[in-house]
Amino acid sequence: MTDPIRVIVADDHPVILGGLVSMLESDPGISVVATAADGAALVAATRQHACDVVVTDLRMPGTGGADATRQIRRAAHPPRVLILTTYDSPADVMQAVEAGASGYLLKAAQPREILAAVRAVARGERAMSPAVAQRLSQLQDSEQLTAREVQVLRLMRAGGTNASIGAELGIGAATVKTHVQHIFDKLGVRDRTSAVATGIDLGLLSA
Amino acid sequence: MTDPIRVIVADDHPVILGGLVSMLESDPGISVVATAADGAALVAATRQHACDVVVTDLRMPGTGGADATRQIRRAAHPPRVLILTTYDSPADVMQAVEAGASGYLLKAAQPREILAAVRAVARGERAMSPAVAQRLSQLQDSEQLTAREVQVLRLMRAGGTNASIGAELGIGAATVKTHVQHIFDKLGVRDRTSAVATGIDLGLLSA
DNA sequence: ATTCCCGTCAACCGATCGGCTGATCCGCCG
DNA sequence: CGGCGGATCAGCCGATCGGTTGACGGGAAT
Repeated sequence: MTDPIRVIVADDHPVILGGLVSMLESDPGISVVATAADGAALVAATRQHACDVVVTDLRMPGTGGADATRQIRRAAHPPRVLILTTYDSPADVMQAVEAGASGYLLKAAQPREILAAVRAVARGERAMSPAVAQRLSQLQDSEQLTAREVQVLRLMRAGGTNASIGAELGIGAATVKTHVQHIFDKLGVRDRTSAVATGIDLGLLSA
Repeated sequence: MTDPIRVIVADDHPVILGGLVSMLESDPGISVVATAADGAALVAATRQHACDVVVTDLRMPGTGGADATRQIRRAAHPPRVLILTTYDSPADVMQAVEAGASGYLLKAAQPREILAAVRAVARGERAMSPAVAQRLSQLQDSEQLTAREVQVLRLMRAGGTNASIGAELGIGAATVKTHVQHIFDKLGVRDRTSAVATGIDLGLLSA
């Protein structure tokens, strides 16, 4: 029998944090060494407590899970990070993976799936639920929008015309039209209304 | 000291269900008599166990929390229902209140808020977090859409033109234009793109 | 150094939208 | 019975969109 896996847990919902801790503690091979209610507290906790795995929510007040992951992974011997969240919008998943997360699970997962994932990432493996992987592929199919295009898409959601969007961004209406066309191509739609709808669906606009 | 408040808890996420139960049980004035993982099991549980308060999520596989609430409230001496969910879309809240819920809290709430709410609804009072009440007023401001208008809004989200929407619904394009105008008036927007965006925001399209 | 992508702008044209006014029919409620 | 709201349809007009093609400059990559 080896030493237990040392885990730090972060979630801004006290109820969920409590449920997670007691669930993890019920496994004799896992030991929760600290908890946090937001990203900043999580980063601080990883500096004060040696641990193998961090289990964290993504959407938290102040510093989010993605930023926290980035900071944690910069350490000398960083722990693995397992994202455990409610949402599976492709943009969220992408952000987490780019930040250096080793796994991405949904809170709908069964306890034994979560425990298995914690052990897997502790071993250095990756853990991603099939549903999440599928959502991620959606985003990869529709190649990513550039920062400028996301800006335009945001203003489209607000109901701006090409001219008013141009005024807002300090560029010409013709340029906005070009961006809009590129957005259509990348999202596979033919009009601004469904562009905004799919943008929201992919999580490009909610964050 | 009176008898403890008998509570039945329902949530499809095992982690959250566990956290809720242990949190509620930590209060000596509250006793959890049963749990359920979906609406159907919840309704069955209320028939097998006498209880004062039901604490339930809204979005669950199969029978959702709103339908379950409706069925529970039809009983002779129905328990009060406290909705505890992640989402605060006005349409969700409205649905729950119409179904007969006595309270609506967000999972982000602090444990003592939740405990206070359980005690409040057990006494017959209503419990609604300020944030939720505010969101609800949003929906009341923008008067409700008719069933037909919601149909049209759904097809607008898919990117349909007035003509194609008319073909889909078996009505003329002119009629669709009228519906669209009414939707604009009710939602306070001037174009279909922001109509769809606010429709999604109000939860009129996600359900 | 050349290529590729991004962002910028231009002109043209048909299709569609958004705003307006007004009309008919039906069911419900008082 | 009369009124009210929902659903249906019509025509008109300017504004805007969506599609297309082409162009220029800058930065990053190879």
